[in-house]
Amino acid sequence: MERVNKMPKQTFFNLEPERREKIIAAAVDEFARHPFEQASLTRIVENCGIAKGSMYQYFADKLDLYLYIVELAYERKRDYVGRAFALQADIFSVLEEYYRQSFQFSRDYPSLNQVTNNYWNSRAQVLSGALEEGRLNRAEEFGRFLSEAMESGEVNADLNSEAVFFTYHAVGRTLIDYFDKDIDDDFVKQVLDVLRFGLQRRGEGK
Amino acid sequence: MERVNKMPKQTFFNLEPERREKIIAAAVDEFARHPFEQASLTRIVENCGIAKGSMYQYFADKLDLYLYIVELAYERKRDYVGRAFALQADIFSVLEEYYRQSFQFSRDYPSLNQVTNNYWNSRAQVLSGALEEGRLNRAEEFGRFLSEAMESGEVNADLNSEAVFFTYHAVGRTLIDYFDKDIDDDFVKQVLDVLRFGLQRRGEGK
DNA sequence: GTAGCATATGACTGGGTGGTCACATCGTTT
DNA sequence: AAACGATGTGACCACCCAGTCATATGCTAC
Repeated sequence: MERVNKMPKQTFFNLEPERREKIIAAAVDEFARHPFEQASLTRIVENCGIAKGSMYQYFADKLDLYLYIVELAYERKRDYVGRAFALQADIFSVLEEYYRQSFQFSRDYPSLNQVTNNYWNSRAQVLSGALEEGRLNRAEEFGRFLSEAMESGEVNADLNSEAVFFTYHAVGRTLIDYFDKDIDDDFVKQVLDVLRFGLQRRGEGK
Repeated sequence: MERVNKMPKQTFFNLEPERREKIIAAAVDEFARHPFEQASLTRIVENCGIAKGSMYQYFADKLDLYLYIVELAYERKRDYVGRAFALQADIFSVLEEYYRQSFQFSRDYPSLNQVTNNYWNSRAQVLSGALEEGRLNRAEEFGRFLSEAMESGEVNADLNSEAVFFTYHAVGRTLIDYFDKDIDDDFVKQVLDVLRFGLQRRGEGK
C-alpha cells in the first residue's frame, strides 16, 4: 500500500479546496468504475472540467494520481472500520464486527469501496510489488491476532495459521466484492459461521 | 459460460489443423496474459503470423474469439478435473481430490488455467451476464452435492447451504489464483482443513 | 506600470486499438 | 482456359490514449 517516492505535488495542496474536491471526486468515480489500466485520465478531466495539462501540475502521471486515490480510499476505510479491532472481545465477535463495519462502509461509500476492491483485484504489473507488500502486512497483523486467540484456547490450534489467514482473506475479499450485490448482514454472519464451525458435523455437544 | 448466438465461422473449422492450432496457441497465450479488455488482437495476429483480416474470416469479432478460447480452456479443464466427482467417497475426499486435480491441471497447462482465472475475475460489462449464469450453474451443482452430504450426516446441517457454497467458491477461486505462486499440495490440504474443521476449537473429542 | 513567478490551458504528438475492404491468390468446375 | 467461389492479405480508417509544451492568465512586489 505504501508509495515510495511519489506524491501529489505541492501545487495540488495549494489548490482551493473546492477545486481539489472536484478532482478527487471525478478520480474516485473513474477508478471505482475501471481498474487502473482501463481508467482514463481524459475522462477524469472531462468530468471535473479541469484542463488535461493542469492534472500534470498536480500529479507526476496517471499512476501517481491512482496511488493517491487508492491511499485516500484505504485511509477512509481504515478509519471507518478500525474500531472493530479496538473492542476487547473474543475473536469471533471481533471478526463479525469487522465485516459488519466493512459492509456498512460499502453502503455509505460505494465508490470508495469499489476503488479498494479494484485495487486488490488488480493484476497490473506496476502494482504487483505494492500489492504483495500490502498482503504481507495484513498477514502479519492477522497472524498476531490469531496466535493470541490460539493461546487463549478460543481457536483450534491444530490449524496452520498461514492457511487460516489465506482462507479468511479469500472469503473476506470475496464478501466485500459482493457487497454491491443483493446480500445482507445476515448472509455475512452465515458465511462467518461456516468459517467458524467448519463444514464437518461436530460431535455430541449441542 | 454458454454462448448465445456466436461461434467461430465454418471457415475456421475448414482450416488446416496446423494453422488452426497456431491461432489457438497465440490466442490462449494472449488471453492468459491479459484480461479481455486489455488483450490485443493485433498482438495475437503478430504472434501467429496470420493476417489481421483473416481473423475476421474465422471470428465475428474479438469477443467471439475470446469466448471460443474461454470455452475451450474450460472444457479441457473439466475433462481433466471432472474425475474427482465420479469417485464414490465422502464429501471431504471428493473436495480434496477436486482441488488436487485442479492444482495439477494448473501445473500441466498454466496458460489454460490462467485463461479461466482471468475469465472468472473479469469485470467487463459484456461478460457479466455469462459470468452470473455460470456462477448460478455451479452453485446449483454444488448445492445438490452438499444436500446429499447433509442428509447422510457427514456435514453440519445447521449451516446455510448458500453460505457454504459462497465460502468454498471464494476459497477455491483464490486457491486456484495462487497456484502459480509458491504453494504446494500440502498447503491446499491445510486450507481445506480450515474449511472442514472450522476455526473454533472443538469439544472434548480428540 | 512592470517585472517576475506560479498556475491554467488545450492543441498537439506519437502510439496503440478493433475492425474494414479492395484486391490477390488458389482450387474446382465448366 | 475461363469463370467462379472461397479464402488470404495488409494498408487503411476512425477512434482513444497518456503525456507535452508554448502560450495565456492572474497575483504579488516594487
